[in-house]
Amino acid sequence: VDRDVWLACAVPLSRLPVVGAEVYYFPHGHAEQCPEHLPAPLPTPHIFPCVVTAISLGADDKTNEVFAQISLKPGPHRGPAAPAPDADPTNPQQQQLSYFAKQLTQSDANNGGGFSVPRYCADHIFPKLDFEADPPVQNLLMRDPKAKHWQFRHIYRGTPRRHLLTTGWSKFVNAKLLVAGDTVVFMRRPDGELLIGLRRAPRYPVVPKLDAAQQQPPPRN
Amino acid sequence: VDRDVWLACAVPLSRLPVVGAEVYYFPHGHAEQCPEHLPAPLPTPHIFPCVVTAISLGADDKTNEVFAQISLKPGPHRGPAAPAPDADPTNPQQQQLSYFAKQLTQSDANNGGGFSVPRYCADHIFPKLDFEADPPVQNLLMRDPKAKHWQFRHIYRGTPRRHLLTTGWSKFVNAKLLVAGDTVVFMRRPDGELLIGLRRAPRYPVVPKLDAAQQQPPPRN
DNA sequence: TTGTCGGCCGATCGCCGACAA
DNA sequence: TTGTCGGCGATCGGCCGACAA
Repeated sequence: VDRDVWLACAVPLSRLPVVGAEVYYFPHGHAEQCPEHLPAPLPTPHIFPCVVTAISLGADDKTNEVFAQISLKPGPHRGPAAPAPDADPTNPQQQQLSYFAKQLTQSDANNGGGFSVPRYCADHIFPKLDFEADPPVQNLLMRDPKAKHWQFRHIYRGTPRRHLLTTGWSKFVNAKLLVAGDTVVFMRRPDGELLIGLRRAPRYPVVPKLDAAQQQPPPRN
Repeated sequence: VDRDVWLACAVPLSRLPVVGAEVYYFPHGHAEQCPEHLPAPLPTPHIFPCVVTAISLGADDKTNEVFAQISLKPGPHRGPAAPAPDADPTNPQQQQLSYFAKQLTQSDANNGGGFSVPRYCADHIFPKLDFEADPPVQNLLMRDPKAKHWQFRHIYRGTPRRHLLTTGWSKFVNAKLLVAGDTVVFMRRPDGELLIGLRRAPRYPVVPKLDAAQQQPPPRN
């Protein structure tokens, strides 16, 4: 996966260290992301100084959720004299990728198969619509991190007028198993190519399924 | 998987050797069943004398297709004096399981979600319908080799009258990924419990997918 | 006896503007 | 500006008898 695409899809707080960086391994944070990987009673002390030995960026084959595999070698740090990896301006291309992220509402994920496009995204990421047409409409072709292509109908309609993705959207939602709370990321490359990525919302620990007889009916609103 | 259920679901030509039996390993036959397991140029000679060291019967977790894992030890046979394993009458219970197998037609697999029940199967495997009712109808509950239960609506209707499985059938077809040519096996235990199994039709070698632009439109009839 | 077909009805999907937050 | 809703038309799934092989 391209580094700039990966960064756009990763949660905003994510920062990638560089190989050789001196970091602290923090088991509690690891367990929060991957509860199934670690035993429940976490060891003490709770942080371990480590050196990053390798990084590989990837995306899940089925869901396209991006992840980073960061290899660590435990060992004492050489001290604060080491260069600060975050200050390293190694990635000028990152500036070139403009993107917009939106957390899916209930309506985006469940209802009628449409997606409300925020104005900023339509104006700054998507190609301009022909507003002479009635209604203004175009088809958008986007590539996901695994190079699979998705087509969406982008229309500007309704009273008051708003941008929507209609045909093609629900297919994407179902294929990626998206739910309200997940986030989609629309990206535009300098050459105009559109990309689509996603950030999976944190999933709560899986609870064992109840028998049908024990299940509560869904709350009525 | 129970031996009798396995035998009912296996293709009629299948016979299971017993441990210790002296058999011939025939690479060409192995390649026909599992084309991906063996290298293309098959070795000569084409048969190898072996002794069966272990047998385990199983069913695929997703599709329920039954298979047998037969461990072989290459080595010369001790000669024709060894007992003929097929003559060994070790399985009186097998007589107790009555079953009926039907290869799926196009209509069974594709159309309107129904299944034409051959008369023999309705008469000898399924519970008797109440022909006083109009129409005669009942729900059948069946267990597959992985102990999952499936319910089917069994109705006797149409002109001329015939037995059909309707509601529940297409769910089964989709879940098991059945296509025309596959075979379903209905079984009745002595205690009356109904079982359902399947035999997957031989699949032809997978050809690489063509690009959309190269694909032929489906033939019109 | 049973495989295939067209009819048809109900459920679901998904596009739409209305309206309010 | 945009989230949610009800309406509603199109599509699809699937039950039906007709008919012929």
